[in-house]
This record gives sequence, structure tokens and C-alpha cells, in this order.
Amino acid sequence: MAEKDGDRAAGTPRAGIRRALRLPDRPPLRPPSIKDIARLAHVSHPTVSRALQNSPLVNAETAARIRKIAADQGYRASAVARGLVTRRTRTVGLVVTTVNDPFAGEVTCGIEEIASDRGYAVFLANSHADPARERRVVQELAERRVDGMVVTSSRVGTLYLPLLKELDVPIVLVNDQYPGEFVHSVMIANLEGARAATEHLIGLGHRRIAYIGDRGGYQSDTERLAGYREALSQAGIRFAPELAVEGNGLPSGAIEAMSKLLQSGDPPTAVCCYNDMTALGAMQAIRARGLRVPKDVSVTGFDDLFFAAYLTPPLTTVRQPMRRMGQIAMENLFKLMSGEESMAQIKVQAELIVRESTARAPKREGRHG
Amino acid sequence: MAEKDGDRAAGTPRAGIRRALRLPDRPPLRPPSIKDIARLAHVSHPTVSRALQNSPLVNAETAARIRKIAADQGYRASAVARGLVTRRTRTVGLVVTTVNDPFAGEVTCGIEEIASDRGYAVFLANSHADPARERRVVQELAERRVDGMVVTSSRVGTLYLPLLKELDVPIVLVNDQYPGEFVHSVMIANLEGARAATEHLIGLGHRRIAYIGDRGGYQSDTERLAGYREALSQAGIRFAPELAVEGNGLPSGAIEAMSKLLQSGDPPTAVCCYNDMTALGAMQAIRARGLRVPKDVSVTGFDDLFFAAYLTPPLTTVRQPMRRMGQIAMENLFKLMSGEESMAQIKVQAELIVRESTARAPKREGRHG
DNA sequence: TTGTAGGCGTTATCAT
DNA sequence: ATGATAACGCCTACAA
Repeated sequence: MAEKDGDRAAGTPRAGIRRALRLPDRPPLRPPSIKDIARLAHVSHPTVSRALQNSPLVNAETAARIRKIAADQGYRASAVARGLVTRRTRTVGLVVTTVNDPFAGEVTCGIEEIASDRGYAVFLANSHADPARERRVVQELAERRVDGMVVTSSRVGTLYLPLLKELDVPIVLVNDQYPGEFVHSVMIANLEGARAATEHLIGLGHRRIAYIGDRGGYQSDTERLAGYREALSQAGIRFAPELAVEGNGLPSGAIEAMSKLLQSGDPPTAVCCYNDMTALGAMQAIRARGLRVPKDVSVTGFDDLFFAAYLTPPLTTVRQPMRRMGQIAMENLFKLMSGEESMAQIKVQAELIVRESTARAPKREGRHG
Repeated sequence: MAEKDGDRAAGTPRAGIRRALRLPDRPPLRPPSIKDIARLAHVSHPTVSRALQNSPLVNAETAARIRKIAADQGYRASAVARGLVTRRTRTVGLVVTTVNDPFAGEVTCGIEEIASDRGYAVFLANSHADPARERRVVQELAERRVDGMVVTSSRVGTLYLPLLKELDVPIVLVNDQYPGEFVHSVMIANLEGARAATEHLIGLGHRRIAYIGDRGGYQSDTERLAGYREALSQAGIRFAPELAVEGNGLPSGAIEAMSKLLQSGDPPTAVCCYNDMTALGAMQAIRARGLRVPKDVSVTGFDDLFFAAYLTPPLTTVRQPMRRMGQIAMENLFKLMSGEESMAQIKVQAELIVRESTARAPKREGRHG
């Protein structure tokens, strides 16, 4: 019954005698270990381990007694030690651009929800949309031996394949910016969404429709621009390069871009924005110029962030089920982690939400359709 | 030079013979360990450990050779194993109500920033503003042996003291809802902030000023309400209970509360809102009633979330430096973790940001000031 | 049903 | 400057 390595009780009765001599009182006081409980319960530590795992192999009374003692001592099994031996940390890593971005916040929420339901903890790390930093944090997470990872708005691109091989950790990308065949990802139907928004504007009689993109060089921007152009071309409207301008995905960049658009000789009567943040800035710039939304200029967004419905006027936008996408990513990561090599690229439908920021085109010029 | 416990190389040359017999091929393939590197470098594993830590105790050439081999093998030290022996995981836990809340998002960002600068990883967990769940996640984080924790908008209250004693982990609270003397916390000057907003409205000639709170029973709400009342009383304005109503901290609750306010016989000419989300809903309700902001009703918020400046009209609000508060919390948590028992309650100044959602009171009724 | 022995991958403490 | 050895706290054979 005596432990081979002697007693090492720290704050418990019968505190180790050699403790003061040998252990230089390591930083954090040692919390009770399985052996401490074993000693108090007069059993061996594997028995404690079994009792705490509700193993049927231990006598019910013994188990109950052990559990009581453990509870009294405030015993909490070390996930660190367990992770070392089981080789599974029940931990996942989540890399986002920055958490305060509403898109990332929603995705994060969906992920945390599913993960925590299954007893997984999530490490959060910001990539700041910097490929080098993204690689760095991914490696750091690998060092922490996460069982899997979700990376949003990844910019690592084709470099991922070697990275994945090297790390040998299941990874699911959300809103990947360099979709490839060999990575698992969850994406929104960018092209279809932007096309629907543009078609909606065309249906309202607009012909001079601008597109404010994101100069960050995101795949999602490229795809949305393509959707916009596709709608234009199907309606027989010539694509006017001067109407496709670039913001930065935030109100600030949109204000600048929209202002220029408005100063031109033949300003647009509608703007299709890369995302809601861009729409926010565009609307502000339009009003700053003394024009009204949607009377003079119609505006559409993309994402349907929580504030979209509360703007003045409420924003017509393409809904992206961000939270749900996070859940899907996490659910599929679990499959991957359990060995299923099923999924590949999952494409989520986008839904046009028509509100009041879009209206019939002003009759400034005749139709040529 | 031979390892006592024999070779256990998994994917490397000279793969263990007994491996197929003994190890049931544990879930994840074993990544290279320090011993694998040691074998390849023909040194002992402690030497590898030292080399990788840039210890001056190893021969420079040997160290270089070891590092090269480690890099070639894609060796990544296991933070799990290291954590077990050093008793420090270089990990902190962060508990928020939900990450998609803009306030929490900003705080999280500030925390992640400082933590990651110092090589700490952060575990993110949602409490959903539920005290029971908050306690649960805090305990789970303790099991994961985090070196410290930050809890935002805590609702555990006085139960924290026993919890803290039991867990023996440094904790810093942000925006604590039950401020007590014995916990470390970072808080905004709620009372002063709300008072400033109310004084601003009074200065604009408003006399009938409403307050839309949060029925969640938050300390921050109580304090802001007190600030509102203090301003009123100092201006000699009687507090009208019917003007102090409750929302839920979100646009939805505010719409309901504001609508009722507007239907009353003597509606307010200004509203001081608990936060920006509430202001968002209040503004919408005001417009739904055919009234204008700020011409008919002035509105103030609290927080200065990113969208406040882009609303129509831009929102007058009390700025809470949320990101900075997260940084402060994390900086102080580091102090605590390094043994400094310095800080206690830190109170951060709130700043009134006057924009365009507030204007002089309409002359519906005479002044009685 | 329970105990003994060993190992997970590191770091730390001794020797040498 | 390097190696042997012993933890860290847990789990999992295997033996009793």
C-alpha cells in the first residue's frame, strides 16, 4: 500500500517531510493528485483512476468512498497528464483573423458550441490575415498537441499541403481564400450570393451598378465580383471597369471608394458591396454627399451581420449563416478526428435578404435594356 | 547510448520491432520525440533538450547539429509533456458570455494580443451569462491546468471566494457583476459614464429623459442607472419611475421598451440607453413611430461599439475602451501569475463621445429649470 | 476486484 | 560538456 516513491502531500495532512528539503516549492502549489487520494482512501492509485472513470471493475462501495474523498479534497484530474498518456488532449485550435471581427465572432461561437458540447476546449489564436503569422500560430497549436484545428479565412494557400503533411493534424478551413482540392473546407456560395444581390438590383431597374470590393485580395472577393459580373452579363449590361472599385472590407475603405464613385460624371444608382461593413461605409458616404438611400442610391451588403437589420434603412444583404458554418466545420472536424476521411469541400447556400436599402432606380436616365 | 526503454520509432527508420506487437497503434501517429532526435544525433535526450533550449551548456557544434536534425525531422516539442514537468502550461483561460457579443469580442482581442505576445495560448469558453455554467467552465479550465484566467461579466458573485480558494488559480475579472473586495478586477466607471451622458442631455435642455436598462440584473446596469439618477437629481429633475424601463441589452428588448415609452401620454424627449445595442433598438423604435432622431428624441448609448459612428445619425455614446481593458486584465494577470499580489480593483475612465444622435430638446413644453 | 510495473515526452538533478 | 536517472500525474497492461 505504501507508494514506492514516497509521500509528496503538499497541503494535506501528513505533509511530506522531505518536501522542504527536496522540492524548491515549484511555482504553483501542487494540487492533489491521484496518489494523494489513493493514500487517503487506502487503495492504490489505479483503483482511484478506475473509480473516477466509473469503471465497472471497482467495488461500488469502494468507488463511492473514493469519489467522496476526491470531491472533499477538491481533486481535479490533470488534463495535462492524461493528455500525455492518452495522446489526445481533447483540445482543438481555432485560428481567426481577429476575434473582434463580427464574422469571425459568429464562426467562433458556432465552433465553441459544438466543441464544448463534446468536452473539447478550444484554443483561440489570431492570424491578423497574415500568412506568415497564420503558419506560426498553426505550428504553435501543433506543439500544444491539439487534436484538430479550424482555420478561418486562411491565406496560406498551397503552402498548406506541406504544412498539413508535416503536422499531421486534421484541419478544416472556413472561408478558405485559396480553395484547393486537398483541403477540407466550409465555404459560402459567394458567386451565387453576389449574383442574386445584383440580379435583385437589376430587377429594380438599375443599370449603373457599382461593386465595392476588398483590396486584400481575397478569393471571396474575387468570387463575389464574378457573381456580380455574371448577373450583369446575363442581363445584357456591359461591365464598366470604372464601377468596380476596391475598399478594405471596413467602413473606412468603403467611404473612400464610394466618395470617388459619387464624384464621377456618371455615378451609379446602386452599389453591390463586398460585405456589410463595406455597405456601412458606403451608406455613410452616400449621405455625406447629400444623397439618400435607397431613393438616390440603392445599397446591398453581404453577411447579414447582426446590425444589418437595424440600420437606417435596414440593409438588403446576402445572408451567410456564419454561426452554422462554424458548427458545420466543427462537426466535420470531429469526423476527421475520429478517422473518417469523408468530407472535402462543403458549400453553404447564401440567401438574399431584401430589406429597405434597395429600391427602384431613379429615372435619371432611360432604360436601355 | 542505448535507451533503456528501447526504440519506439514509429515512422522513422529502424522502427520498433515490438511496436506491432505491443502498441495497438494509438489514435494519432506518434510525432518525433526528443529521444528520436537523440538517437539520430547520437547523444542523450537531455542533451537534445538543452540544445533546443539554447542552453550555453552544450557544445556549439553539437547543438547546431542537433537543431538541424530536429528541424529536418519536423520535431516540435510537446507542450503537454513540458507542462507536466514544469507545472506551467503557458496557457490562460478566458471566459466570456458569448464571443459574438461585440463587447466580449473586443475584450478577447486585447487579451489574446498580450497573451500571445508572451507565448501564452488562450482557451476560450462561453458562460452564456449563466452562473452555473460559468462555474463549470472555470472548473474545466482548472482541470486543464491553465496558469491563470480572465472571466468577463462574471455572475458568480460571492461564490467566487470559495471557488478561488479551491482552485488556487489567479483570476482577473473584467466587468464583474458582483464587485467584491477580494477579487481582482478591471471595470469601467459605469456611474460616471452614465452621469456624463445624462448631463449632456440635460445640458441640451432635456427634462423628460428616459433610461432603458437591462433586466438581466447586471451590476453595470445598476451603476449606470445610478449615474443617470445622480445627474437628474443634481439638475433638480425629479426621477420619474415610469421613465426607467428595462430592455435586455439587445435591440429586440429595446424596441419593446422604447415603444411603450413612446405610447405613454407624456413621452420622453431623450433616452439614455444601457448600451449601444439597446440604443440601436431604441432608434429603430423611434423611427417606426414616425419620429426622428435627434429632432424628436435624442438617444445616447454606452460602449462605443464599432458601428456606433456609422449609424444614422451617428450615435452619441460613452466610450468604453474594451480592447484596452482586455489588455489591462491580461497584463495584470501576468503580474499575479508571477507572484505579485499587487492589483485589486482597477477602474477605467469612461469617455463621452458626442455625435449626432443628440440635439436640443424640442420646445414641446416650457423649461422649468 | 485490486495491486504492481511501466511508460507517455519533457525537464531537472545529479554524476561524470 | 554530456549522460544516467528520476520525476511530473495519469492510464493501461498484466499479475495476483
